[in-house]
Amino acid sequence: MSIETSPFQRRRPLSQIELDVIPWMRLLSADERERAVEDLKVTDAQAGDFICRTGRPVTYWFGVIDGLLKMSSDNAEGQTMTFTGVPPGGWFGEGTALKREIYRYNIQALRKSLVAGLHVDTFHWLLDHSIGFNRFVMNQLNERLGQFIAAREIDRMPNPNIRVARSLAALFNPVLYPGLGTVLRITQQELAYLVGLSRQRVNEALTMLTTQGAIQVEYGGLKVTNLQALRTGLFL
DNA sequence: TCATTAAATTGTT
DNA sequence: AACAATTTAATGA
Repeated sequence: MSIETSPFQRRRPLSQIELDVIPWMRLLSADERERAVEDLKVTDAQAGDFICRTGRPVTYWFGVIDGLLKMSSDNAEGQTMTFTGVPPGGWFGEGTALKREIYRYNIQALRKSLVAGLHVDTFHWLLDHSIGFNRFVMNQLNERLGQFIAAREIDRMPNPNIRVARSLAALFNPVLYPGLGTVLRITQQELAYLVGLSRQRVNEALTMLTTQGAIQVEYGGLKVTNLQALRTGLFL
């Protein structure tokens, strides 16, 4: 089922648990929250599904309730560059939603995910009424800018271990993805797609990061024990 | 609820 | 890219 052809046709209210994943919800007043919840829609995305594509007009501001998405962009040479992954609690598209432009990147589900959408009109209404929401979006834009710059740097890193470490550190950005604890559900295959390396190489890097005490690998996920080490990459 | 089976994920070559 | 070992999810009694 493609999302772009029938966006959010299956509409249902979000459960309280799902609402708790949305970081900006607590910043709203009662009436603002009511309006937001009223408009929020969720949809399932299968692995490989595109949530939005470059060039499409913006209709929704998206957030991840559950699962994992990949944010990528196609450059002039036709190569695909992955900017970052989007874990639960992450929201994106605010830049284009603000200006009501077209999407500048692709968002693809790495695995079966639950994606929430807020219509641009409601997005703008919240901007006009809630200071807390404005602060959230501003923060979001600022952090995203930093992430894009970091993504370019990561892309030029010759050392695979450092690339994996930095990419992981980006995923654990506490500003963009609050609520995300120290554990992240991500398979080594998904991480490989994200970083642009083979799964074997990612596995090797993870093993190395484990011996450095930066992470602990689990079945179907990993736990970060030293985020600072991942960021700085002072190992090796 | 438990035991069995299938599927997914990991670690290694 | 392929393999076996391990973990989780699904199934059905």
